[in-house]
Amino acid sequence: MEKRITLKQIATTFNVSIATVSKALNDSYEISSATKEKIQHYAKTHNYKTKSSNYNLVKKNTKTIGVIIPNIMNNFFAKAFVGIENEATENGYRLISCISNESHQKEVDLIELLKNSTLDGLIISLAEETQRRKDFNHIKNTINQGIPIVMFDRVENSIPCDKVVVNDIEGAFHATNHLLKTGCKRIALVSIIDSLSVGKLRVEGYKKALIESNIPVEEKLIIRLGKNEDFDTSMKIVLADKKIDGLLCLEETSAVKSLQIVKKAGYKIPEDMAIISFTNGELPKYVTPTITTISQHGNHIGKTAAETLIKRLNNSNNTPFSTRIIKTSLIKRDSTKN
Amino acid sequence: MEKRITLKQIATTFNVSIATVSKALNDSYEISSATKEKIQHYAKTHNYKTKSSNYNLVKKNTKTIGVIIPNIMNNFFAKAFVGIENEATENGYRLISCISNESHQKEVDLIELLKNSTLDGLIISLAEETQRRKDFNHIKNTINQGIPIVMFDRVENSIPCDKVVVNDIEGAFHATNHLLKTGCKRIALVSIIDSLSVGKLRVEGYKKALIESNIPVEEKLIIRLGKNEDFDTSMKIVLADKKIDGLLCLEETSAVKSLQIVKKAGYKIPEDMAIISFTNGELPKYVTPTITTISQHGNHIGKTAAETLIKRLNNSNNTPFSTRIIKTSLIKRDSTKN
DNA sequence: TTGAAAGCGCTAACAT
DNA sequence: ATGTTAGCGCTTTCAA
Repeated sequence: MEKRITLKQIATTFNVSIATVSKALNDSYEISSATKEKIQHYAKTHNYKTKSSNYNLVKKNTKTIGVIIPNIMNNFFAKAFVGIENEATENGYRLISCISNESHQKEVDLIELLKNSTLDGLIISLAEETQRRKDFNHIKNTINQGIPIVMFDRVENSIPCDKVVVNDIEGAFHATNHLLKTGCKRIALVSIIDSLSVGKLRVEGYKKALIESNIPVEEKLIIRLGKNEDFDTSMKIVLADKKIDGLLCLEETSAVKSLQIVKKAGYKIPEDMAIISFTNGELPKYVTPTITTISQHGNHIGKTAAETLIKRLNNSNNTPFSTRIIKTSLIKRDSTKN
Repeated sequence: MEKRITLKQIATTFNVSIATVSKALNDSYEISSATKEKIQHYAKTHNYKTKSSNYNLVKKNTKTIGVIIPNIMNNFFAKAFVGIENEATENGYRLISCISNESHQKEVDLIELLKNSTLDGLIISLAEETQRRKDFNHIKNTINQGIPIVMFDRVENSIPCDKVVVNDIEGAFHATNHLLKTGCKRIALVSIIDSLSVGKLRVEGYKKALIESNIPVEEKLIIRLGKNEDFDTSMKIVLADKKIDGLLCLEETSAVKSLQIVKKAGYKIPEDMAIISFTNGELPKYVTPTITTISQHGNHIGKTAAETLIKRLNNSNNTPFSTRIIKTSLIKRDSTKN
């Protein structure tokens, strides 16, 4: 088992031309089956592998998809990544995966790096900072350079490309309605992701549900916290309003933290305080009490994103851009009443 | 912002040869600074990027590292991945990352795929199935083909390559001792990873601690569970032994599950039953009570693995293979006595 | 200081 | 059925 062998070496071995070997290995009709057989057999036993990087030169597609994800420690993105990975591998695509770590600059650099290697397409969920700064030049440039992009979850609508999202408005709407239906009178919303598109949409859904039930929206019940604010203190201030009996948390970290604070404050859950959270990860399943969550089906989103990209790569025809919307579902657990 | 431009196009623009452009962009001493300047400026404004895939052809290194991880939903591997990602990006390396999903076949396929693209080196943690079947031909072949490999966490000692591991024996040893010191008399071990190298080592550490304290090792207290066995039932059978007052869980999933079962059975934690678990992820921090864990410093392991590989890639000299051992630390929480 | 030309490994159009 | 050749984008020797 030595260094990789080349067409040239095989050609020399059999005293034929490189072209013959190339054709033989590609099972061309032009080559006699005798020749094909011996060459293919030789190639196999000598573990010949075509160097896919050369594909770029002559053919155009590299069977490589770039993936940029904001944060792999986030359960939703981890699931989405697994979905992308499965779908890509199944279709013979290789992934170059990177983590933007929520940083705009890193995202810009990564895209440069990725374009530098040659990829057929890109799957991305935007960094928090990118959505906050609304600076999408790196994305637009990439599209202008003819690299198809699929954005998922954290998307920017003004950019012309395929998108896969969850119906965040509807998810929050349903969750809020569920709280109302099960007896909550005064529901607060906890968001540490208000800079994100999905954060804003979820707030919309919350408001929509209240309005439809003729409950006035009170801005002070919408708790928007930045990274640097003290979560515990802020929550305690909010909970001074003893009438609050429901909490809609926009992701799981703030949900489990809120749960702890609420428990410590002596509330009974779900009787005194009901909680629903976005992100159906592991945490909500194992805390006490278990938390009712809105599942965004990360795996399925990832799969769909990869599917969409691969479809576009295969039909090089210019089908119009699509936005696939994945339905959320409510996973009922012990933090809400029946 | 159009399609990527080539050396050829720049050459045509300035009526010089491709070679001149190439040299100018590489800051060659052969080119006049005037020429260099205008070409470099033009390249910059037109966003010229060298196609790294061509690097393979002429130069040998591609600045690409392959990463194969068994399961990204596992907190430890997610952390390790982040560590690898940071270190690689910092050093200008690109990652091609794949998930073996604990499958031997997938691991074999991925390695093929990776070798097919051209990479400088590979970082891998072995799939469960690979360790169970002890089939390492794909790894050995890769090494024989001259691709440096760094294995981390789940390593195979018989393979000659760099390795980064945690001191699993010592980690389990310390944890067991901590349980003993805080009053536990009869400690059971819960492993759902007995097919893994790390699982076996942790059992060793547990036994070592017992022996040093003159406590007989009882095999029936070592609970080895496969994927298909019913965890709850098995645990309940074990807990029929009412004298058990300590639990050493070899990873966090079984720890939180055990915790729930123990709580339901009416034990007081940590008074009636103390628990320590490997894997310092999010779960142990948020369950009730919080679980004392052994941190394997995933991030640092990943960083070290990448560091080790990059160092080897840079010094093409054949330094002997190293095994870096990262120390574990005990994070004390509420599931153990003081 | 610049350029011509070979070549990296491969494919594809065009001979033979 | 097989070979010749050009060329993908780039680097690198060698020549001018």
